[in-house]
Amino acid sequence: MEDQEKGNNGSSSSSSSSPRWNPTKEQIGILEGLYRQGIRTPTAEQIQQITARLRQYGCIEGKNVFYWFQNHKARQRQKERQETFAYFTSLVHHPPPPPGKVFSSFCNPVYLQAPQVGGIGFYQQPQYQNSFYTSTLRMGMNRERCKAVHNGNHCNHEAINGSTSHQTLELFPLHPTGILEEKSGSSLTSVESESLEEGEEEMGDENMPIYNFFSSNSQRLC
Amino acid sequence: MEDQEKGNNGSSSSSSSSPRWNPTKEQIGILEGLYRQGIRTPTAEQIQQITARLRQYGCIEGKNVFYWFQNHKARQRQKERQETFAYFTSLVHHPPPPPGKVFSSFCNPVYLQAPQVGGIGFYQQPQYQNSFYTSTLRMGMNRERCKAVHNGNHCNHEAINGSTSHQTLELFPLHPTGILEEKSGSSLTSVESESLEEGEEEMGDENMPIYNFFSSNSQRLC
DNA sequence: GCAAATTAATGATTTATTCAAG
DNA sequence: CTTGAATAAATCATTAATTTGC
Repeated sequence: MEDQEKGNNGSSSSSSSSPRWNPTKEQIGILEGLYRQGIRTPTAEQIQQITARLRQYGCIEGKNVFYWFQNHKARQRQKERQETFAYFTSLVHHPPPPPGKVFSSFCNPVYLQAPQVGGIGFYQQPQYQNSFYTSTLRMGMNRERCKAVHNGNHCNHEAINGSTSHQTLELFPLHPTGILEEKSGSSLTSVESESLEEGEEEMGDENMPIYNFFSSNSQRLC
Repeated sequence: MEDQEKGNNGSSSSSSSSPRWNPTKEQIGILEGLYRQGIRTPTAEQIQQITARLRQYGCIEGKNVFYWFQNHKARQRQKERQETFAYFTSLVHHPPPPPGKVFSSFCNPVYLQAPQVGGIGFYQQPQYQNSFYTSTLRMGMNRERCKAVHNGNHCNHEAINGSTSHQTLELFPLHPTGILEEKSGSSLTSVESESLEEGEEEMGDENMPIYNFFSSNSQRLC
C-alpha cells in the first residue's frame, strides 16, 4: 500500500520533474474523506495541514490540494446536476409512484453525494466554512507555450504566501468619476528602493504569519 | 501633493483597518498606464515590482494589483462588448455610409474602445502575455459574517507567496512578432522606458525567491 | 451646508469554462 | 477520457458619488 504506486512519479525516468501532480491512492482517499466531512474550500491553515499530511504519501504542494478541492467541488456539483436532470427526465417517462405523505424529499437540494453525514464524525463547519480563497500563482509560460515546450524546464510555479491582519490602514478615497484623465503617464519615478522589506523573517508576530502553501522551496517538492 | 490627500484615511477614527484597498489617484494612473502598455495578467514578478512601485503612493499589497488587473481586464472587455453592441444597433437605424473601396474595417473584431491606435503609439502585445495566475488568500470569515460584523475586527487575509524559476520575463514583450493572436494586431511602437524590469534588487539569485505579494506583515503595508 | 438614503463603481470571492498532460 | 491547472465570467459586498430633505 504505502508504496506509492504512482505517487512517486519517479518511475518514469523522465526529468523527474512532473508537469503536474499525480495523486496517490492514499492521497485521494484522504482528500475524498475530507470532502465527505464537509470540507469544500479549505482555509489556508487547512490546506497547510492537509498538505503536510498527504506529503507522507507522495510529493505534493499546497496548490495541489487547493486545486483538488476546487475541481472536485465543481465536478461533483456538475455530476449532481446531471443526475438531477436525469432523474427528472426519468419522471417524465415513469410517472412517480404516489408519494403518500412523505415529506418532500426535495425540500433540500439534492445532495446525492453527501449523505454519509452520519459516518465518521470528523469535524467541519456547516457548509462553507469561513473561507475565502483565491490563489495566485504564475507559470512561466502560457498555454500555447506549455504545449510546445514541456521539455526539461517546465512550468514553475510561484507560490503564495499569506498572512493575516490588516492593520491600520489608511488609504484614501479617490474618485473614479469615470473620466479619470490619463495623465497617468506621468513620471513614474523609478522606485529604486524597492525595499520589499523582506529582511526580517516576518517576525513571529501575533498576527498569524505567513502561510506558505504553494511553496516552492528548494526541497519542497518531489 | 504627496501629502496623501486622501490617502491616509486615518481620519476616520474607526478601527483604521480597511476592509478593502482604496487606490490613490497616482496608483490608478500607473496601473492604467501599465494596462495600456499591454499588461493584462502580470506575472508574479511583475506584480511584485508594480506593487513596490505603487507603494510609494499608498499602502497596497500584491493581491490588490492582481485583482485590479483581473477586474480591469474583465470590465474593459465588458464595456467593449456593450459598445460593440450599441454600434451594431445604431447601424440598424442609420445605415452605414458607403464604404467605397475601403478595406473592410471589420476584418478585425471591432474594438471600439481601442481605436486610438493611430494616436499615441502605445502598443501592446498580442493579448495574453505569459501569465498564469492564481491567488489564494483567505479571509477570516465568510460573507455573511463580513456583512454582519464590519466592526473592529474584520477580515484578515492570508497571503501568498511564490517563487519562480524563470526569470527571463520581459515586462514588455512587445513586439508581437507575427504571432499575433487573432485580434488586435496593431502593435505599435514600443514602450520605451517605463520598464520595470529592473528588479535586480531582488537578489540576483537564480532561483527566484519568494514573492510576497499578498503580504501583510506587520509593517509591510501602509 | 450636512447627513441619511440611493445609486454607481469597483475591490474581492466564488463559480464556470477551458486547456492540455497522462 | 479523466482530471490537474489556469483563466474568464459571474457574483457579492463595500466604499465613493450623488441625491434628497431639511
